[in-house]
Amino acid sequence: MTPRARHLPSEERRAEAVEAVIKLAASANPEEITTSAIAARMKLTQGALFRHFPTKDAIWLGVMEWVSDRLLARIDRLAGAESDPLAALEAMFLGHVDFIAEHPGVPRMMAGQLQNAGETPAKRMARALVENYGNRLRRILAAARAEGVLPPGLDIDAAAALFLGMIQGLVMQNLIHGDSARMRTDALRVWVIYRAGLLAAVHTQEGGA
Amino acid sequence: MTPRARHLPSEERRAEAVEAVIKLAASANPEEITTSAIAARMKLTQGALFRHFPTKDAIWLGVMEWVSDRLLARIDRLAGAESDPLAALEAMFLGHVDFIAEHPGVPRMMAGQLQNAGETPAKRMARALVENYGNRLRRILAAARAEGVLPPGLDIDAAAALFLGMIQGLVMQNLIHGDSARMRTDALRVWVIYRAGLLAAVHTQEGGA
DNA sequence: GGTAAAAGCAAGCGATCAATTACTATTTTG
DNA sequence: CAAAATAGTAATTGATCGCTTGCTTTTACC
Repeated sequence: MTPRARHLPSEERRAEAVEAVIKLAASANPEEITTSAIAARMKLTQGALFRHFPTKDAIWLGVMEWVSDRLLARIDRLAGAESDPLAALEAMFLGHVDFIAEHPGVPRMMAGQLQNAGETPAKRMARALVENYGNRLRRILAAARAEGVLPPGLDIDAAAALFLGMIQGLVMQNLIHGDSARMRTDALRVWVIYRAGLLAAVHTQEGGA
Repeated sequence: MTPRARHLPSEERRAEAVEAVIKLAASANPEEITTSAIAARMKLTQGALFRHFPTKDAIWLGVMEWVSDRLLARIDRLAGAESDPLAALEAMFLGHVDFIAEHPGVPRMMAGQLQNAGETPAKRMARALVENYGNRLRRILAAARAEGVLPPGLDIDAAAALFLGMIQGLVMQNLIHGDSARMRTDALRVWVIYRAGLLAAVHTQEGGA
């Protein structure tokens, strides 16, 4: 009568655990995701988790790797499909927003990792993701400026920071309204202003105080 | 020989506790701020804290009230001192950035409260702060549009969302670089782009699908 | 100046969590 | 097919946390 649960190889269980964390983070504070909760969602006992991960932070590291791989792959694919750098930037932006809409827990997890006190591997991975993302942004922005699509005096670093902030703002709105569907239309509306800012930016460089 | 610590009235202790939390949050994950840590910073025993607060969330509520009062008062003062609505907006923005630079733990605490699962009083207060802040933003933006300082078709809600995102982005940059002094110069650079976006925004409203 | 209220300490309770242990069940493999 | 390796369970450990309790010290007040 007992269902006699199958034993799965460790690698599959690790993937399951990562997926479980992503799903759990969609509706719970990441700090409150316990090993028991992860195990329960995998239909395992809590102790069994530690057959596949040496420590809880190793699970978080796996999660951050998952996020990094998927997000960077997606934005690279979307940006690569556009020839116009501004269109590439917009595709990156909307792709990122979609990614967050599909996995609402991701920004929460990222923030949670980044503000952890110690220097855990998972935190390093999160920081690396932000840096890689920023590098891609700056590369495209610089290309657009070089092509003359964006004004020559455009402050690339500030533009990249604002790009990331735009996403952060949408996440916060989403956190308050809880309406995930609304995020995409909001994204388009915010993009209009951001785009105009890039194109019209007056360059402090030359007109300083 | 014993220093014979003075007994302070409850009200002062409550203020001390709030201050202790703000200070602690500057260098620690808010979730890790235990009642023991708060008490230690006040040079009290952990149990004594509960003479002044019925529960830990009451402490958080006090902290969120502190933040709400101080932040709103500051931006109201700064915005009120300007006659030009765009200058008022910039003053609000820089004032907010300064506030965060003075109290680096504040955004972390806000985010932490907002993503808490339950419906605690402290969470309600945090949400109310964001709403009040947004209302002020939209009011000034609408006034600027009415005065003709900003284009008539400007998307007020999107502009307000981007304003908040701009701050979130700076916070995230600060979280990664850890350089609090740099935040203000970054803020000015980002503001240039945002301002240009407001002034130049093409209005989707009329050109819609 | 004596007394009650307020504020403090020290200790500990119950709950929770990550990680371990001892043992059993299932796969893999020579 | 037997034996080793792998994956699982159930129970437990040690640490930590929010909060309470019993008792002492300080402050406020008539």
